[in-house]
Amino acid sequence: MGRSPCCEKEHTNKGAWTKEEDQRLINYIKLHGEGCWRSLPKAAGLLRCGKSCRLRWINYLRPDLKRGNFTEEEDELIINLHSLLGNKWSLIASRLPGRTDNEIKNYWNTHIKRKLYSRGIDPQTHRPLLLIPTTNTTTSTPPPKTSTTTSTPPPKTSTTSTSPPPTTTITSTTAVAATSSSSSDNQNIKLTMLMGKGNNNNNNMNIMMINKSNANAKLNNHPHDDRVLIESNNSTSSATSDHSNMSSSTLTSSSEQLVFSQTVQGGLNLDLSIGLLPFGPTTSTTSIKLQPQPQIQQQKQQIIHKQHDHYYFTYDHDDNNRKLFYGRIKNSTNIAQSCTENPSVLPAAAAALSTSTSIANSSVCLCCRLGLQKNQPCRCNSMPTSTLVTPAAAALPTHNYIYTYYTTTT
DNA sequence: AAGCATCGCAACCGCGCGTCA
DNA sequence: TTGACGCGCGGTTGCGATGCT
Repeated sequence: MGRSPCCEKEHTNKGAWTKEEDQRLINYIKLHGEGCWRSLPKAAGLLRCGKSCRLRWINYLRPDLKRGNFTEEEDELIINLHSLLGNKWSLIASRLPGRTDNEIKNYWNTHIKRKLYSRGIDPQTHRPLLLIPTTNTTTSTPPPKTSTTTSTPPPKTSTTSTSPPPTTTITSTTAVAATSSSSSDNQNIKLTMLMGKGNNNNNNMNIMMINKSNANAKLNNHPHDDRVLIESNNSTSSATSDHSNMSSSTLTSSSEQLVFSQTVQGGLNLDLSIGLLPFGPTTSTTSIKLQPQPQIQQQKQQIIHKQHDHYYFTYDHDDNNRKLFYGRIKNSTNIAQSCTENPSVLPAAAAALSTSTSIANSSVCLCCRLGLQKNQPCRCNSMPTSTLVTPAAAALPTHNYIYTYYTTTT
């Protein structure tokens, strides 16, 4: 049961507004002000419905509207606001003088989504693209669509060779990218994830389990990927902000899937901690028993040796106006040089990366989809060993992105 | 140069929500 | 409680601009 139409459609014009119609609307609102949209068309002598008049005024005719392209600053502001507010376009628009919600919505769908994908960031979750699409998700977020009937592939950038295609985001579940280890299958890996965002939303953690064939295919298609993805079919497996509640359910799987349970029986212990900024080193733990598939382990070992290029994204946080950069690192020891070798990298990124502290404090390696390990470089060896990531640095309020730290213990 | 495909944006549509009489 | 109304949102459409062959 819908609402009654706002006007009689047979007596209204549709489509593009003429200059005369615009002028009539402007003149009327100048005289009488906004409001009473239902009665406005008749009073103004317009053959339009009130809703159309309102949209035309708000989105196009208002004198305080700012026309023209969005600036980089506006781009980043929209991205940040969207990470805080979601698709609340009117709220976002209220923070951008002269921009309308419709304008921002269109701009988001046509430009920023693509921009974020090119950075390896999911535009819905504002997290690094971690997940492999699965076929049985019910709340998936499709990649950005254009006006054409076919879905748009991820934008082409110089870094897409390691960026997965726009991935299916599973609401209320989080992906855990567990890096492979060069040690034996039975090695205990303590995986500590510290995920920080500048808001209190989206703080769940998802575990994604993929079947073995998918894992193999993924690893084959993305040789830089050094990870095992764990998929959970239990959508309630989420962590709360107090780091305390992981689902106690046992994550079972078919013979084609990696098998996990939360029983601590040696094997792979994953310490998973979700933190909101500001956060400290306090973590809670959930141990998951992994029965690794030797075939996958062996394949990953081979993949490690094939890694040559490393991708990262980082923030320039020398000032309060953080800017996100991404780039490619070829050399594990000379970051700035490697950065400038790649013409696709923004010049400012080279400056941002010229100091190890920038990287140490805020980089996430896109090879492994993991952040820099505390006191150790990323496992892909794309960072010099001298770089450090400390919880104190991660807790800086100027950081507004995901951190993932991992350590290995024996 | 012409035809076609694609892209970007303005505008529209249907619906839900909150407010108020 | 109900309906009118304003507002906002997600999705879609139509069309001009642009790029490609």
